[in-house]
Amino acid sequence: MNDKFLNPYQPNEVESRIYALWEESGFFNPDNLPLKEDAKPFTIIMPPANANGSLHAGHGLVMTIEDVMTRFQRMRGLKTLWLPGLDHAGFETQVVFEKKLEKEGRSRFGMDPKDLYNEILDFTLENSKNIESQIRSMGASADWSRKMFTLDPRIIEIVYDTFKQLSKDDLLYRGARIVNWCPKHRTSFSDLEIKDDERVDALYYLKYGPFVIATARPETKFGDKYVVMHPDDPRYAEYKDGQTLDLEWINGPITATVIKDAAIDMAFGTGVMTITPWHDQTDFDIAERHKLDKEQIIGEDGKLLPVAGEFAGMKIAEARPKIIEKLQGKGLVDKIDSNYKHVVRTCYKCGTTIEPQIKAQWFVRMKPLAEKALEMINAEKITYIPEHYKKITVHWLENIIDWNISRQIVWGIPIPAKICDSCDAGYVDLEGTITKCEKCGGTVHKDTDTFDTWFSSSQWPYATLQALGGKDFDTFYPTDVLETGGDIIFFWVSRMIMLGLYKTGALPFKTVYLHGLVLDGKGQKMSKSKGNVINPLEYASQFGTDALRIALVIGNTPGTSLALSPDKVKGYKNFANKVWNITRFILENTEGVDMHAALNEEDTKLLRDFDALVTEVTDDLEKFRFYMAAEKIYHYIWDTLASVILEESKAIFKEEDAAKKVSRQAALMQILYGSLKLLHPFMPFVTEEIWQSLPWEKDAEILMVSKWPSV
RNA sequence: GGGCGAUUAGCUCAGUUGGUAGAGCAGCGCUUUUACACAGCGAAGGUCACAGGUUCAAGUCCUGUAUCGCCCACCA
Repeated sequence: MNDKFLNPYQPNEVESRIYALWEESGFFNPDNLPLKEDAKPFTIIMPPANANGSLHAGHGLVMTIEDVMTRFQRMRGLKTLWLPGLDHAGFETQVVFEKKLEKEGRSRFGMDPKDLYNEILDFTLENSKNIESQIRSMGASADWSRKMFTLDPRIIEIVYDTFKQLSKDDLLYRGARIVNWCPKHRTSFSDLEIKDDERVDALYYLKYGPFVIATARPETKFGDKYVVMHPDDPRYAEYKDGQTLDLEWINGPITATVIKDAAIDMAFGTGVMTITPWHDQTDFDIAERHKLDKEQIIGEDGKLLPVAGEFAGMKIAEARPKIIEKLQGKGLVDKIDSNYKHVVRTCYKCGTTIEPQIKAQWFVRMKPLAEKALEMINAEKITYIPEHYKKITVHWLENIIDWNISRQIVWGIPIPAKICDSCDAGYVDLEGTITKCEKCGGTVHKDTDTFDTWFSSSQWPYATLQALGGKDFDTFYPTDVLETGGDIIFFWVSRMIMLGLYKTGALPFKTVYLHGLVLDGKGQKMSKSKGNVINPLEYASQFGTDALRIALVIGNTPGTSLALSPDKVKGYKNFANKVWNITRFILENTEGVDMHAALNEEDTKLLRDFDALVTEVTDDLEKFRFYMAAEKIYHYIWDTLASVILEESKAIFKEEDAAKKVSRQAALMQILYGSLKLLHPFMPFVTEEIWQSLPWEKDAEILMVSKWPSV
């Protein structure tokens, strides 16, 4: 027996050596697997990890679950590809980089965009080594030879092609619409990237001619020249649509026009409001309906424009009290309700209040895409685990709105389009051949915006496989499982379905498996401010990667969150050691024995029990019940193999009955042999290390590519 | 306002088509018996949120209530 079994299992000593063994074997790459020509493929595309980030607990879960599926299917003889990817993570990375610039006393505003891009690229590529090695350390059996980066020129080419095709199919338009603008980051966001923040502010009741209007935002009111009320409001029946009134306003006399619109809530405030179409969605809609003028009041930097007169150049927070002061001086403040509860939309990254602005942006018409997706989902062509995500998705798809894919950041894929200098019309221009505006004949410039990161990542399953060339797309697409966090069901999963269908005619994956959040040991959400963020790699180095992996799987049902405590991981460290010592006992007691020796009735029954376990575990794994599969193996090994079979065996080995002894020895060998296989997807390191030390006849040199037990 | 989920042992959670409650961890008692003290053995611990209903039988199905959480939409 190998002397190393005399000591407890030491994961730190084993893991990097074993990972190198796997990697050198080449078997992460499906092309190297010893398979028949017609072997069925199994494909998982790894959600591209932020190239700039560090492995967090959520990644730990992704890497574990996807690796469990990958290892299981590989052992079953499928042509198994787990394709790893790194994400440039557009806005996310740029924010990190901006903080770095800030520390250096620099700012991205004023930098040459090309220089900035290149600096961020270097920064990202440098940092990407970190996340990649962390993914490896989790034991991920991904095919690194096929690793893809979201800014790979081959990917960009495919993304451009989609952009062009959308334009051709009339699914793309450029429109001046209200966008969610963050004055700090100076970019727009999709509605999904906005956080609601409940606040208590003052609601100001201002005298506007004969009316009193209520507003929480007096600073937007400079240009308000339309006063709107509900057509059926009896209080204002005397005022007619289109009627004009002269009145005194913040910076002097103005002429206001009465507008009647049913969007007004008669019960709110006084039932009258003035509108600011440039900075509010509802107001914008009213202005569009009645073809009203729109005027910008607040600049992209969040400061008031010259229309504000003496307040021009001030930030909102600074201007608001001064404006109220002035209005009070003019006797235009009716009353102030200082206890007004409302929801303010903020930037999910910096918390800055979103300042809606009208900007010309590229939009994708989502309805036609969503309809196709709904057809497929309703026809059960795609399986959601857990099932209720299907409902959530259907609901979202049925109420979908157009998708703004323009972002005013440099770190991303540049939008291949020309914009008219005079009328702001846009033209898709992949070849760079457009030199003047078709509408007005004006000169054009290259669009300086980039794509929303999700626009490219929503094409990831087919884009990666197409970009790799050769037979990869034909072999591995559609993929089998898409596994990710439930929090990006709209951002990513649903859009992948729509774009995948659009571009390839096929669903990009057959099953969507959504895991929940990983919480701390007390079941609380991890956050930097609470200081309860778990670094999974610390647990891995303390208790072993295998222990961390199985701790992430057991007790983790899809879609529900998982509390991860050090005690739990520690418990599975003990389990790894248990397996280690079971091996020691069996090796000590079976030297020179043929594991295929004939079994007596009693031992045959032991093997039949084991077969029953194989059947159940295989079934659970096929049905994505990883937590059950892992728990069953755990209990079998500890409570049956160790506590019952091994204990009985001690007595048998002391007896004189040689035949009985040999039968039991062979049975133990077979059970251990099979148990290592069953446990391998969950705890790959310790099982492989043991496999490598077994002096027996094996069906493969490397456990990772040995055959999954069959009954 | 709309939607979705959760509520089971001190903690974290299982419980797959309804058949008199399970695990891990923590805690308690005992045992250093030659695979393992990263262990073994033993005991303890729950009116399965609450109220109704269906059923021979309900943690499991139905209705309602409460509490917690998440998502979407939104009124100046």
